[in-house]
Amino acid sequence: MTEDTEIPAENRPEAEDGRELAKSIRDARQAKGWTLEETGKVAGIGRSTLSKIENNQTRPSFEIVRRLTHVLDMNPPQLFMQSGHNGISGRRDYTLRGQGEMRETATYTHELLCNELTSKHMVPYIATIKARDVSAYETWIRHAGEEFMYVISGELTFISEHYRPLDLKAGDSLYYDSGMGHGCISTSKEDAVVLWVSLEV
Amino acid sequence: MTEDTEIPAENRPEAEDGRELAKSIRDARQAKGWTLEETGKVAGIGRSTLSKIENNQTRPSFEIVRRLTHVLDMNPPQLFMQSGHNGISGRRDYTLRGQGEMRETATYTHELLCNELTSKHMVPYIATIKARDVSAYETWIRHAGEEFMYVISGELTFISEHYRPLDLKAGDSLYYDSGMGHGCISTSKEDAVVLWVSLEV
DNA sequence: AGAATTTCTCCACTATAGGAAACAAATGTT
DNA sequence: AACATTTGTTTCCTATAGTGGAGAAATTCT
Repeated sequence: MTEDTEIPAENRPEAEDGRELAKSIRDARQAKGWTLEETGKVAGIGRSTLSKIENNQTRPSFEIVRRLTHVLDMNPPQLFMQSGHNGISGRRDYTLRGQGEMRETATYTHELLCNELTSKHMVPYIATIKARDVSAYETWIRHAGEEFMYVISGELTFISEHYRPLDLKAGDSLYYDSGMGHGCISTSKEDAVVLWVSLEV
Repeated sequence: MTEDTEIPAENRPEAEDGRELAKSIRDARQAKGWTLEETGKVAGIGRSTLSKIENNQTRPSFEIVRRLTHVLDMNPPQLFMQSGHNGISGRRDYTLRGQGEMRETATYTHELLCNELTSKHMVPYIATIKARDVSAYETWIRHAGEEFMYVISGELTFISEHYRPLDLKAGDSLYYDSGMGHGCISTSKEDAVVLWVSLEV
């Protein structure tokens, strides 16, 4: 970088005004039902100092904030979060267990994971293959791209156009070109649960 | 709690002397190859102030530290805790449980899955994050691309640059832009096992 | 309701954080 | 080697962080 770089004031990190920090601390303290006095004693700081911090009338030292986060069981990273970020992309999408978009038939369950994000390239989903059933019928499944699969539970046999069948059980994983005809057969008495991540090319 | 609680000095959070903070900041700055002057300009603080902070001759305000962590891509929670470790590379095809290429340290285990295939785009691996530990160090993990993660067992908190921390447990999944600074903290008593699938762009 | 008590805010003071500039050390150049 | 330049440290000063105590505002208790 050049030595005469000068960042416009409003884009500098100093834009943060500290109200968020103040509120977090007050909320955390009150959540514990503690008074300024008590909290101060435990953290080793004065009650007046804490009062000013919570009212955003001071710019506390890092050390003071560190003690408070410890004593109040606070989540530090949260304090560093910028409310109005710009630049770098930050997309994220998460799915709690069993909350994904479902698709199911008598023999097969398909739960899409993380499908709120529009511009993602991989498609993750969890499939449950009913005991003694197949995920492919008379024809091979075949689609341009690559797939990764991880067996969460149960046992199954992966069959494909160019290789011998592979017996997989919980903990095993497989990566293959999905343009190669393939399919799965559940081989045990229990249902097989598989995590797939598909990538189209 | 009673109002006359008095914590022995050596047990109080103030025991922290700040050397750790000083070193983290100097390390992060030097890792970027920046000078005090440059860093100060970008963060909006003076080079003398930064010098004093790095030499632990001052007790910087929280706001100053916040700006520094931001411009130096540092991982804030690290400043409140302790520990450390590293990254990945490789390929394959079909992996039986526990047969992948391993990489491990005292606090983190990393098993590459399916790494025989040369021309694959996704990189799947399983990581075990030891109880109460972190997968990220003083800086955010950040690399061009996208990542999908699925929690196999245990509990952890996913922290990232632009969002609030997410608490995840077995069965939960997450998809994110890996260009966004991120990291994980194992939050339960048991180790957390996570399946990751990474896609570079 | 008013009194007693607890909890917080405001003031006055001291210690120190943070910045500008002088200084020193290291590095590059001729 | 001497000079120039760049990077880090120290000094000095001002603004303010942090504190104890006084006062205000709630809160609780007769």
